[in-house]
Amino acid sequence: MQQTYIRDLAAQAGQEVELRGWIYNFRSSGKLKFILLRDGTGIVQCVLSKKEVSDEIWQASEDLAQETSVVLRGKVNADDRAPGGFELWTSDLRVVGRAVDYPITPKEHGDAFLLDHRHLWIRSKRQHAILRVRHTLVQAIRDFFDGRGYTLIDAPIFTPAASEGTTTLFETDYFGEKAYLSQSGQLYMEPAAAAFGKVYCFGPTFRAEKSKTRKHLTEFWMVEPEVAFMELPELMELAEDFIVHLVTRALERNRADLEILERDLAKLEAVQKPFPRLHYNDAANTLKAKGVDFQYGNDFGAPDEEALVADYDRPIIVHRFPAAIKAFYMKPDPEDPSLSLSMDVLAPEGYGEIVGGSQREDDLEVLERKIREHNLPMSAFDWYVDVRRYGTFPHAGFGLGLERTVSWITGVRHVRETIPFPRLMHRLKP
RNA sequence: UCCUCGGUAGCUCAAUCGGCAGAGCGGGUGGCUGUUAACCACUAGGUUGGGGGUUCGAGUCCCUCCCGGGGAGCCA
Repeated sequence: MQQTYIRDLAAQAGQEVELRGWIYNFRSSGKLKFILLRDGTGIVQCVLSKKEVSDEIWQASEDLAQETSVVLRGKVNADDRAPGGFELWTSDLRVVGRAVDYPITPKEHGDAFLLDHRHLWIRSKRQHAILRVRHTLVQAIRDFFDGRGYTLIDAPIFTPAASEGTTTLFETDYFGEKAYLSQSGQLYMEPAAAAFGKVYCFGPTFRAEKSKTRKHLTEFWMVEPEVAFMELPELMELAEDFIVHLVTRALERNRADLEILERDLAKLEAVQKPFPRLHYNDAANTLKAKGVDFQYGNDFGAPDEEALVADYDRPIIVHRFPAAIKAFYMKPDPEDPSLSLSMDVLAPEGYGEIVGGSQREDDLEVLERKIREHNLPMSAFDWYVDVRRYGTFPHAGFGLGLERTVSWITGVRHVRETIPFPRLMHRLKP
């Protein structure tokens, strides 16, 4: 008999079906048993009556425990008493694999315990909902750029040098040579933009920072578009359209998951164009006016971000950060060379920076001077500066962090729940 | 790296002033034909993170090490 998935059960009312899955929970009242079956597409209640099945089957059902895998057959029945409105009136039950002492019980658990059991934790309802939203967003990211004529040009993971020189890199041995795990694909996107015009890369990136916060992972996914002949104002529009697209898609496809997560959907529905744009100088003044202890010229810390975002119901774009605190490849603002043509998008509700981007320095001499000023080895960047040597052009791009975006859209406070197997400072397993 | 909180049964936690180490869940046994994190009864389950010290007596106080959570810096 063909397997039916729980997701499709409503259309099968009155039919005989076969379900295959795992016991999510079960209750027994003597000669009547209620099994909650999970198959990855949903959860359904299956009823088992001693009167209506053979002794053999009844005996087999005595063996059930949480997460035992089973094949069940029976008739799909509409019943208001069943969660979801449908249940399976079980006629046949076969245990495929027993589960003894499944560690994650229907009661509460601590963070450390759950992270140690991440491989099992992803079976539970809440984690399942989060990871389904992540799946939707990954697809939406690709659809957005593919639909606008971008070419996917994936960047390498093994890289010979730091792209920014600021953050800490994971070092590995590469046949006797030092190699570093990529912390950004951006330097590779610039040559790619010269080749294809509109490009993006989307993959894992690695930061060896010893950060222990709910916004940090040592391995996370980032999508990085780069566009030839694009300047800062259009870049901000691109980021805005992109984010609206992501939120809209999640609302379209994952309403049920967002409800499981108790996300306030009104807050997501408010995410519409245009996003407020704040010049760095104005943002600094706003902080001063709010009495936040902030030094002009610095980057925003978490409390600064929260104070800035508090006045708005949608993401905000802060642009033209001081050049001194930004990467060497960012182009200075012609109106004030102490500032850079950079921008960050800050998510509402305190979820922090989800996008960082800039217009790139496109003048060969200026770029070479900046590499020297940052004490970076010119030899490592010869290929990179070739973009300016052979037909230079204005261009811009940004990076969006997938996990922070999932965290914001799902309303999950900690990014470690937004990636299937998080890599954290003190956690490499499972 | 710094600040801060914590480590007691498989899990989540409690244990008064330093005075017999306990509960719920999970496990086991039995009961229950409409349960919704079902319920009821019984039951097994402990080197209180490791080491050292104070004390008649330490889960509790002191020292030290280990492990983890939250946060900061930095960043997506």
